[in-house]
Amino acid sequence: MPDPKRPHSSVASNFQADADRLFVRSAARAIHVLSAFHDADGPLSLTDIAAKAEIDRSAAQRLVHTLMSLGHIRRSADDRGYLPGLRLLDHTHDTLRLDPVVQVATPVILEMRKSLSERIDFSLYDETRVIYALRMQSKRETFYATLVGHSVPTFCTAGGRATLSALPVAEAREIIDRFPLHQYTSQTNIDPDSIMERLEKARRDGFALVENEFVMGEVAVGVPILNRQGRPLGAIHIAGSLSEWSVEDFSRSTAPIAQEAARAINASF
Amino acid sequence: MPDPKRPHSSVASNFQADADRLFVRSAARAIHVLSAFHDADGPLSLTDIAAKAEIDRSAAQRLVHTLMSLGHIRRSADDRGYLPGLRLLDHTHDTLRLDPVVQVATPVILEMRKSLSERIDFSLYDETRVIYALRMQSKRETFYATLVGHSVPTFCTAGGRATLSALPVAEAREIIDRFPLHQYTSQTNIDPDSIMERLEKARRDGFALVENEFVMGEVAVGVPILNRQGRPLGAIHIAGSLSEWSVEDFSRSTAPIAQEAARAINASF
DNA sequence: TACAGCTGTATCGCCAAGCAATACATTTAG
DNA sequence: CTAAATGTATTGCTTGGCGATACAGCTGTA
Repeated sequence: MPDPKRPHSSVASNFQADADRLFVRSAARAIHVLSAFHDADGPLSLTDIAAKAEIDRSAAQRLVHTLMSLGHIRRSADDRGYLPGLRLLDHTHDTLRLDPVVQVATPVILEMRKSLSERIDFSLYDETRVIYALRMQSKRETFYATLVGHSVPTFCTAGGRATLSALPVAEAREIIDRFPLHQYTSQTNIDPDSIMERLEKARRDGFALVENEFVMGEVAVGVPILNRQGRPLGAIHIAGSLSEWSVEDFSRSTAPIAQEAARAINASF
Repeated sequence: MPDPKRPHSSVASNFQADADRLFVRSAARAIHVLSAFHDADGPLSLTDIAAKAEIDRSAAQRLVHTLMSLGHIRRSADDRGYLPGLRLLDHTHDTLRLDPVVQVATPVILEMRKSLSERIDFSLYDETRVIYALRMQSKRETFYATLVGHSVPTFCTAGGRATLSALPVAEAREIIDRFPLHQYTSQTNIDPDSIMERLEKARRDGFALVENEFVMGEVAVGVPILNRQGRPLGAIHIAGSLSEWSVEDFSRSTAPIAQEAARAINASF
């Protein structure tokens, strides 16, 4: 019986189909609290967290209290608001070191560095995006180009296109249609049909080539990592500056190296 | 009234002082489930997770179910056991990008790379350990030397000693006494008094120098990052191979660069 | 081929853990 | 000086989480 005295009970019960007897709401809420920082650009107050996690201030208080006692949230240095806690980085380490693809990709990528001075990244496939797992910087990079965990859209990046090109056409199309095709630069290709053509080309070439579509002035080559069934697990990508390279020179001198590395990794899956 | 029918209720109620009315047990248990992977060396079964998180199989089932639906746990590729999920890397990204020290350290470290070809790391201070947050590889590295989130003891590493040297003596001593001083190599210094002397030297020199104590054949220089109150927030460290460098040459050519970088960062706090 | 011991999955009734509401002392913003 | 934030603390109600238990599907082994 719905109780009119409880104004919140009518409202969405924090995601998840109601009749999931195994779903632990408090656990999910704790994660939502941590995820509140996904669209933050600085410390969050309890009220901010409550709003972003879609819970009331009481719940936020309890959850933040709990997470803080576990080191997964901390107070900001100036004692205004909360920030993600350092213990979260322990999970990072687990995620990376236990990932079979990262395990075999690491030494291969490390080896690549010897023959290449451009930025080399390895990222993991997550449908509409790829997530940076290993990063090897070149000389000048930006802040975000150095952080692990950064994710970028599949539809307009070299690593993303590489993974999409390994999917059945229908599936790639579904992902492109699902994701909001934001115009990141003036040259971002946001036409689904045209993107599909680029995927077809990438499939033929064995690598994806993207210029100016996500970051202006950047050219990148991406090669997918596949399991035995041919499904994409991640991608190796190499990024260079258009002020130093012509597109042709860049792809000619980097694509074969990336492809060879990918072959070495694919052999394990 | 204690109920003898509930065998688990007598036992430690999943950490945390009982009379903490704000503590949300299910939330903490969810975190414990994720932390179960800290001492795993491969996929874990439900039973494994239950054991490591110190909960029963039912709780593990529910929590894993919940975390899996949120992408924080996934099935392993061969469908045997569970692994940390990719969504955890989103929290990594938040932790790093929202950390004020990482924000200002990143460009400085990037800049350092131009004048140095050795491995440069930036790590965050967490009392008995420092956690790698930014990593710039040199040529040959090992698997663990490339992963973000990896943590190493403060007592026997360059970054760790650097941070300890910035603490009041009593506090540094307390941390050293608290942490189990494991003999990582034949040359690891596990004598508290002797370590304290090394800290004193690091304080005078303005940098910590460690050779062969954590990884054989490695020499490293560490410099602390401090806030306005002089408390350590993290450290910059540079590691080199003893097969290429004498200890003196290494410290002479790297320490000043690290110190200058640290000064640039410290100015912001 | 049966069996023992694993997996992961599913169900259920009980009750205390988690809940929302509320109050409040401080600090910040206007 | 007020108004609206901040974080903190308490309480009584009730539903969400709990542990126990059962089971189907593998895997290896005797």
